[in-house]
Amino acid sequence: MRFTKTFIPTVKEVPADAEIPSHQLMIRAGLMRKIASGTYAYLPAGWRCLRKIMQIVREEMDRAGALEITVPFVQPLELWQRTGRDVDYGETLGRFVDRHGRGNVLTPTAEEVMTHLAAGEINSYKQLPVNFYQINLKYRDEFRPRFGVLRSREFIMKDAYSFDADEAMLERSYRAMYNAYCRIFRRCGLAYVIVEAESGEMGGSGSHQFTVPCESGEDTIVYTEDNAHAWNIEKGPVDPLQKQDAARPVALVQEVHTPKVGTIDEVCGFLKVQARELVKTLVHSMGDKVVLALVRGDHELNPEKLTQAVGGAHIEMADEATIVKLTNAAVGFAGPVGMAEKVAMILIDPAVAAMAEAVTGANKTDYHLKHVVPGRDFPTEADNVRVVDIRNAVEGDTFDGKRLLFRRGIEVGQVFKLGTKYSGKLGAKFSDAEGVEKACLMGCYGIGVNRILASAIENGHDENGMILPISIAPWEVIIVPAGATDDVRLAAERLHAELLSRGIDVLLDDRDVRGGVKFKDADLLGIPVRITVGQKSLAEGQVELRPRTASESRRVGLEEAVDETIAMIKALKDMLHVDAQ
RNA sequence: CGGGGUGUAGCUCAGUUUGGCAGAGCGCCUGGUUUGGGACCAGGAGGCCGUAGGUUCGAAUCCUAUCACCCCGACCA
Repeated sequence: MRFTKTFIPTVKEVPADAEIPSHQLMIRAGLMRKIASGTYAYLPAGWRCLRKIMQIVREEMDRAGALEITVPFVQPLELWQRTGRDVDYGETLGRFVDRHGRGNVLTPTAEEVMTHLAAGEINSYKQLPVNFYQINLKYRDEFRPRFGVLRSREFIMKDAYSFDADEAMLERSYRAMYNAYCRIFRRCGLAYVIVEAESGEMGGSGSHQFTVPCESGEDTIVYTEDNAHAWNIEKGPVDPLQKQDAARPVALVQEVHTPKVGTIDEVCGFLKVQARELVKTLVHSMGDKVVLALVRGDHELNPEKLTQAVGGAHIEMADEATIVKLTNAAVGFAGPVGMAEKVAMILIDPAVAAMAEAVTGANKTDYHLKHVVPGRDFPTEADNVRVVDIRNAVEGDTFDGKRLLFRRGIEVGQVFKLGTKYSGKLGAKFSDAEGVEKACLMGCYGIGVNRILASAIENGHDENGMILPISIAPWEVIIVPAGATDDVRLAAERLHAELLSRGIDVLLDDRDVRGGVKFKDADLLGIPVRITVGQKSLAEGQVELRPRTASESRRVGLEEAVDETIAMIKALKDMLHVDAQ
């Protein structure tokens, strides 16, 4: 490929609306341009990167026995209503009504359609297992797209759905995907971490996330100090805190006047106490039922753990009217005392149960209670009261006695066991060997194609530009003729032609610009190998070879240049090699 | 959706406080000199100052509304 025949509009200035390195560099290197918030046009170089990633994904999915198909981007709303996910997804689900008045959704994921498809086609255990996948566009109406393609409204996702007859078969399908993902991310050159994840409302029984550690990531990974275990913060367990012994007998509950003091910070300031001495009473709605969640003032509720604690039901923060009706007080003054009879359920975090005494809301506007003792002043155990881990791990927590550490990461893939959540609702059933009809056991497996590129750049760049793994770089080699003589031009042309004929993905920078411009763009584009054809070295029958990661180039004879280049490419590829297994 | 910010040339931004000819750098076009790390000289093109309304002799600048984009927060296969 010739630079003058393709289209790579690089820019010197850092775009004003790009904050993180991958976003800035993808614009600067001419990989893509923004069209609207969270939507991007990919230009030739960027699209080449994505195509290479998709090809790796495709090869490994095929190798694992999954079958590539494609299902509609526009899907009937009715299917989503049947699983209830039109409600669960809420505003994030893009929808439109067509001219016939039919409801449609822009697919953010395809469990419904894939399961619906399987329901019509799969009848017998003899057809199982089967795993369908597709690589195509997804849409989510994100409340806040950001970080370039890390959180965009449109993105390319590989999504796969397995259908199995029993647990053992599902486990095999799951393992096959898990292994395929390891191979895919390794081949893409990503330093990934596998974390145990929460499957939340997906209704699963097992899930792993493939995460690339990096500062710009939106997910938090928790891991033990010995690196033996890692979790998404949504799932990260914590050891229960030790029950605090009261220094002296705790006084009886005392009501204190706290005018207009509704938030944790305000209460701390007003009563001169630490946040850790407070209990937050978070009122939730689960359908038409009210559920209280109690966490310590300095802790954060973990919505995923809460969902698990209520058996996977849809649960959300209650609106103001519900809170006022329940507590007879303004928002900010809810407390657990006397609530057990008034709500469907109270879930108490172990850290709260361990408190010797606490400050809580008084269920009375402008009043709080001091000296509230869990177990004495409100029950910690009853038919509808339970102590259960519902908070995020924080600095200082341990698991299994080991200190927990935290880092941020980008989720590039996730594998779920779904069980029968969708197959049950959408009728994906089969007859087993005994003629008994059963719902298929399902798994689903996603990979964010754009995120692979972005996370590779986040962890692969320097002050000059991107440093891409050779498997996903737009080209493997760039030839830079430095010098305006015919000799230089002809030597570069010859190298270009020879490398092409040897099947190498090569870009010849044939632009009529100064050498400096070409060097800058070659670095910016992150092409792994650069051949410089210069006047002086050429006069000595040599060209220069330099990997993007090296600061110095190496001279090689013109005649050996092609073989040396191919050897360098092979060495770079070998670093990403996975065994044939 | 709440809080904050920004909309002026293709890009990055001055100019807005205190109303008075539309600006700079980069990029682009032409010619020349250059040619190994984003060259130089000369000339040139390019803007309904986000949009709509208002105030005023006069509005990029003041007022009102509206839209877009960015950041922080609440959310998320």
